[in-house]
Amino acid sequence: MGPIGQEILISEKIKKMAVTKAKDSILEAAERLFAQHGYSGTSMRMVAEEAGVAQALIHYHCKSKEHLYEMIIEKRSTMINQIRRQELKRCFDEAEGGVPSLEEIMQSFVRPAIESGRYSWGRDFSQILAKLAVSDETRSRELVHKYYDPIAREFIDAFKKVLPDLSHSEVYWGYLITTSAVVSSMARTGRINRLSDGSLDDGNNEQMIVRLVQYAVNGMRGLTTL
Amino acid sequence: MGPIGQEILISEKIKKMAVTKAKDSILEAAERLFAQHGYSGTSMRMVAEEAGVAQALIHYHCKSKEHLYEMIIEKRSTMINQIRRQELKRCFDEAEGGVPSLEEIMQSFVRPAIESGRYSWGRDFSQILAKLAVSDETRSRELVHKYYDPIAREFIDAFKKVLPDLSHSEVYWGYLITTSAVVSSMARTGRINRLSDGSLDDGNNEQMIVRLVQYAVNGMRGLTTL
DNA sequence: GTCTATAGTTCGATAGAC
DNA sequence: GTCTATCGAACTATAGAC
Repeated sequence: MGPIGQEILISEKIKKMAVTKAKDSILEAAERLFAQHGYSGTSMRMVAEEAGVAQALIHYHCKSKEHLYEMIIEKRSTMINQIRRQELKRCFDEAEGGVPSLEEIMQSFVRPAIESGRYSWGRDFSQILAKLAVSDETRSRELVHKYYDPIAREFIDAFKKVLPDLSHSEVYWGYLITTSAVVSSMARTGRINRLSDGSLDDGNNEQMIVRLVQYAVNGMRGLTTL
Repeated sequence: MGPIGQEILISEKIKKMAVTKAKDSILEAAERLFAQHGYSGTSMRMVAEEAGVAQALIHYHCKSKEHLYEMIIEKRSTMINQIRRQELKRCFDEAEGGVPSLEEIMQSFVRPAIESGRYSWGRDFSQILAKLAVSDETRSRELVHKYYDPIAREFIDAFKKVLPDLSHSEVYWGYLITTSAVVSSMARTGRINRLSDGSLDDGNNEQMIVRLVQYAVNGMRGLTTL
């Protein structure tokens, strides 16, 4: 293969890199902006400017504003829930036929979400998710249903197994209150920093995980009517 | 006083009623729309149409979109936090120099918020508040600081008194996780209805209060490092 | 206090050149 | 795959009649 062939191969590699780079920078820019200003508060113009591309390019790569939003939800929820799923499986595998502890399961649920805060995309997505979770518009509900109800059912089943004393109702309420606490805490609005006069920091992932797990484990156990 | 005088008095009463009615219907319409579509997703045109008034009238009564939003936050936060304050005081009064139970204090915090869901304004405002609480835009933080940090400090002080074994850090994290759970649950997105195949209902205020209080009391107690 | 009319922006989306 | 240019609609806010 001569130098011309190499030229073509290299230029195609560069071309593909550029493609990926444009689409990725759009997704990253949109993630930052949706996090800060919400869905309605973010315009395609803002995304285009932040990504450093023409407005029309967003429509080419991402079809519409709504689809761009869903692409982000799909990408990140898949990443985090896949790890949750692995960790959950590991809990049960290591129990070798027995039952893992509630704390282990809670760790599988909480840690992957909070630890994503080590990356800026994780902090951004946390705020997108927090806003999504409390919205009851039809489209928001559909996204939660599509991307979060499956993992919810898996953890609800796990909680039922390790908390056999809890009633049907108690397990569901327990799960819902737990997610509410976790997702809302993930938003990191700096309120604990302000209230504690700077002595605490909601950017401290490890502390947040420890507190959330401890609180949630005891909160769920406490739901028993016994 | 003759009939003319009476005429004037009556027409002034009607005038004042009309004034109040227009402003109130604007506030009520805005509350419904902000709840459903969020701040950015709601336009002054939508509010005008929902309230049945001209667009310009909103600016006359409420100055700007931002100020209209704050008027709602101020009105409702004052209503609910006043009741919380009374209930908290009652707990300590009834303890007669002693210390009330953690459950009593938690009831003072949770019940006024959840019970507002008996009214449609309460359900609407819950969703406004849930969105506000997870937003970290400067203006949202300012509103939370102005209307919710004072009551937060009062409850944090109360929690410190009834949970003397908890460290500084544990009390703050406990309060923050509790508010996160309560505010996010209040949003009532119908998710528990969906996940439980309709056997549970997040519109059931009494059940939500019982579960939240039970979960939060045990969650906070569980934070002790002992 | 309430209206109509509209100024001045900004929006999402697309057409068409390259 | 990326751009410029632009359409048509929707936005916040105000001016001015009544």
